[in-house]
Amino acid sequence: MAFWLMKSEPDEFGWHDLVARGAKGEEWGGVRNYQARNNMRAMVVGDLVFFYHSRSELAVVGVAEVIAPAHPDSTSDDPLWDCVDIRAKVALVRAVTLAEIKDDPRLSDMILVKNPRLSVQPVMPEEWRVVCELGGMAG
DNA sequence: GCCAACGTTGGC
DNA sequence: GCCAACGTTGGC
Repeated sequence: MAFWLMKSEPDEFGWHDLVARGAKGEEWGGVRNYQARNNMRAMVVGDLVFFYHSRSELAVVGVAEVIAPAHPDSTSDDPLWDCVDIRAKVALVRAVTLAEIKDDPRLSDMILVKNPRLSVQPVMPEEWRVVCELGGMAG
């Protein structure tokens, strides 16, 4: 099983929106970036995803789960774009802010820090563990 | 709201 | 195939 991080602007589609979708989850359509798409193509059902709020909140707020492997993005006619479906799994006990992540030397290699513009990115197992720990989770 | 950084596009 | 110009993203 692999770990990932996906971003969303909470004003557009936030954690509570994903929670509201329940077990049916949400098709993560609309991504038009090759790296992000390739990351989604590499996902398998059961992979875990940090859900990150960008721009207005800047924090990892919850853990989501991949519930459907990459398939054609229904928001595009172009076969170039695929996406996965995810559902909310559990909210972090406390949100882990970008500032905290930047402050923690164990997380200095996170793509979130190095390339903040990539909207779907892999997370190393050790990084996953540390962020869970900061978020009050067993990990 | 600003602007730096990044990815994409298109002219050459 | 290079690179300047452009649009978008996202931290501040």
